[in-house]
Amino acid sequence: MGVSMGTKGSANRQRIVEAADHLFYSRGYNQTSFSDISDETGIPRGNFYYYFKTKEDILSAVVDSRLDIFRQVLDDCEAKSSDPRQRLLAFAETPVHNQQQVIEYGCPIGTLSSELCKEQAHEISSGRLTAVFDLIRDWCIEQFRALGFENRAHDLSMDLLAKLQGITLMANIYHDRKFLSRATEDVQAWLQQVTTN
Amino acid sequence: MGVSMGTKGSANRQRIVEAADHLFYSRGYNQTSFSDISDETGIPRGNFYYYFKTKEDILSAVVDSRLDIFRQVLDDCEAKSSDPRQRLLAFAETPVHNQQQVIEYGCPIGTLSSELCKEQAHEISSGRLTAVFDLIRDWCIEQFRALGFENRAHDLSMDLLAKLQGITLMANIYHDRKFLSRATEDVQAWLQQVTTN
DNA sequence: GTCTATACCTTGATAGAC
DNA sequence: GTCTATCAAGGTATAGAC
Repeated sequence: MGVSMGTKGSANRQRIVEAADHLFYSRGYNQTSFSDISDETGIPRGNFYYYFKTKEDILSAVVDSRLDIFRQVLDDCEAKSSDPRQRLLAFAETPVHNQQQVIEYGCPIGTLSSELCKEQAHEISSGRLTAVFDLIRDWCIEQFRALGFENRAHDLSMDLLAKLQGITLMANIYHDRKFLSRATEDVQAWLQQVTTN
Repeated sequence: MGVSMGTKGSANRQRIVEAADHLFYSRGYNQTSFSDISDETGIPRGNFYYYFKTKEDILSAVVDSRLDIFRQVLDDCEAKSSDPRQRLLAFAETPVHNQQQVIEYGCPIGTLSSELCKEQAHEISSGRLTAVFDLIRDWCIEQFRALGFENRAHDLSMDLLAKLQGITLMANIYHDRKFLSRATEDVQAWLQQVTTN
């Protein structure tokens, strides 16, 4: 790479993050080894330490990657409509939009956060643990505020996230597509109802 | 132990299961080692294999233990009232009743199931994975049926579990006691509303 | 920058003395 | 039944050649 893309832009680094992202999602962070990432990328284990100091540094890069992905998701929701209500309804569709993965592995944010919440050795800053949730929650707060819910915006956002996390978790555990669809419609009906006052 | 309590009733076996239960909850199943259980019980690592063939056998025993615990929880809810509505309202209180642990480690059933849903080597039967959820869901179905909701009993039970899982997960990740309390009241209000028709 | 070899530790599991 | 010693495998991380 003679071209200047900085250390963070290295092609190999990128491939490592992508493989780790996929593996952390499908197997969990703790159950993913350097060998797994090596197998998926073809890059030798020992080589990772040129790009990352520790496994947690890879995790941190994966979180950054997921932040980018969800920023894109939220941008798309904004692009679909100028009406905050429609934007929220569009966002609520995210789990069904990714239903294949959700049924199989759960929510990429929820399951990872839940795993990292457990008491263990890793010293990941609590800020990074909720980073993606914070991003989404703040975006939801913006939408609710634009609808005139100054005081309740925060609570409503937490409620929305809790509802989506709940149906995602149950759909995952029971591998139930129909429940995911039906329950999502209920969440959207709740959104309609709560925002029309 | 000259007294006949059977292999399953051994005092040491009991202590292993109790320690494993606590550790699987606070650290997660995969992040709990035999050494951890040994440290907590004082029983040497190699001794576990007299009571259990594999680590998964310990997991299975822990699931049995949690089944017993939740059977007791449901019995208590039944004992509190003969009105199925009141019983469901009492059950919805469970997370706040154990809020200390819920805030710190999440739901003992939800987090474990979520962890075990991930793709890995362990060959735990999918039946045991949802065993505790099945127990609770079936109990909820009974209550809704008793209230006259023959057709919707299953859906309503899934909805209730999803709501409780969602608020528990968010309360855990954000370590937010107030949210847990407020959102639980909302779930109870929903229960009241949906059962008064 | 890339790769191999390997150090060092912990894991789940076994063997065998008592 | 209880305990110690140990196994083989796999984990993260490091050193150093190219």
